[in-house]
Amino acid sequence: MGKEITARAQDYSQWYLDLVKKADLAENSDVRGCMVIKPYGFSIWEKMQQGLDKMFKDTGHVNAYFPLFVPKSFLAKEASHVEGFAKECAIVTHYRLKNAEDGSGIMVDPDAKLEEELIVRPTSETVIWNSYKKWIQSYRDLPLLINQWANVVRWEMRTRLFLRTTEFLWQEGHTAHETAKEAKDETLQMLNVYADFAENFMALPVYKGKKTESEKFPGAVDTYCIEGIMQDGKALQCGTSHFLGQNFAKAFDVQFAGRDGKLDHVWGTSWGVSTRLMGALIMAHSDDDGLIVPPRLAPIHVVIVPIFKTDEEYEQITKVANQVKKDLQEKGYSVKYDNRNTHKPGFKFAEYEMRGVPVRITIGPRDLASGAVEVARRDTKEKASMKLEELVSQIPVLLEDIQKSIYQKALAFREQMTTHVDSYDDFKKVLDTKGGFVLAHWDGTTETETKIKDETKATIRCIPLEGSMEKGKCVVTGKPSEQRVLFARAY
RNA sequence: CGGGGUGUAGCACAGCCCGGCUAGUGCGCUACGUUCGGGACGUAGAGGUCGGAGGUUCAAAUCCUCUCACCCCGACCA
Repeated sequence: MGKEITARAQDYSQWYLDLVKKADLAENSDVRGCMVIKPYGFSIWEKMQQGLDKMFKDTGHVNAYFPLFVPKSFLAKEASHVEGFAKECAIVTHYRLKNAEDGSGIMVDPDAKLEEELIVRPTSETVIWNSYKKWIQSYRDLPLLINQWANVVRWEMRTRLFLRTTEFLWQEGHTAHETAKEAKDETLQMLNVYADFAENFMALPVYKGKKTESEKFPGAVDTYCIEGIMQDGKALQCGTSHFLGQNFAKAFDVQFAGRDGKLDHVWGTSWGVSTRLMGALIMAHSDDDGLIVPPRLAPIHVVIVPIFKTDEEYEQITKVANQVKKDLQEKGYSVKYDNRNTHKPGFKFAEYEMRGVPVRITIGPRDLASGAVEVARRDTKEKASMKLEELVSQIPVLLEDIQKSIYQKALAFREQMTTHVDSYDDFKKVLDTKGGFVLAHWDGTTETETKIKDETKATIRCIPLEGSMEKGKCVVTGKPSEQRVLFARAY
């Protein structure tokens, strides 16, 4: 009672909000535009961090931490960068409060005005390149491969939990290299890391591609991205990787002595994913009963629910449950035995389904008698009977199967929702009736891109790096096109 | 920044137009009992300066003025 969520078919965005709340992932804070990530939601984010962090380390990166505050003068050094972020910066102007003279509370002390205002970082390129200037003198100092886990602030007008909040959590990698090629390779390497993560951990197939001139990161030479599709047919950018050229090196005068003894500016990259991935995870897989979490990101892999009436039954069941729990934990799985006596089994079933726990084991008197238990999988809601002695060997197999099956379902959906079109009429028709990704030819101009965006609300999500590269004619102007590009209405 | 809306118990809301006894309902919460293989039920409780300030009135959640806050819809963004 009172736990149901709005059906997807009825109101997708309400479904999303209900789910975030009922699955206990996050809630709106009284601080405008900011969210409170609740323990269960945060534990999923931690699993994401762990997976990504290992992949960063495995590719030679190290973690560090740079300041939250960016002096205004830093931000101003790279022209297109400052222009891109100027409209959404939070600014610290004072450093002290005092009691109001009329007794009405506290006020900003006008005498404590900062000499130079500090910007709360919307991203850290400038602060980091300011350090790199001091750290890099020679080609021997390169490459510099650093990542940081941090919060950033972008003063958005409209926010949605996880998808767009004023403050969000992310990681940002910032690297410096000796040659353009090395930096470009790094950019693509990290793009591939993100794509692997999305597919193997999040079970979310993504398209990899390059952003158009108008969609790229302010300050970058090239921006690459991974794009996923949500169940309502809208696209979501899930990660970006930028080739910065020498833009920040020049802005911050970061030069190194090369092997030939000559000075040159270093080549940079930056790349990031954020708590927006939580939004992607939710919208890609979940259903009207709640969250569906792929096992590799699930904070709890298996929940055991006891069913009992008497104390004797409870004791017998608990003995078995604790053994199962111990055995599975020894194999590296996270298991919860929910022995609360304050909630009924049916309530617990619904609760763990809402939270997307991949596997539920139910143990009751009947099971003790038969030596088998009921095992239910969250993704398909199928139930099966499994012999007690087989649990330890079969649960891992089941979890692996769930991981794959969630991915396969998402992949099939994406394939079904990716449409090739060859005329502007079809383009509009597909967007209005079916949605999803549209692969169409485009003449490569910003004018055409803008026209399409104004008329259809669809944007070029990316110029795909893979897939058929056949030439054709722009669906709007008929001018020649080198390859199809990926359009969609997006979050 | 434009347009629309809402502030009443922890949450969701009714009451307001047409002022009048002790401000209600559902969920949640507490206690006890019966329940327990798909979101239990009964009984008894706790919980409110009706967003704030001022005004009209014998009397204001309700009418008037001001103010604050938040939410939703449009142009920008991970």
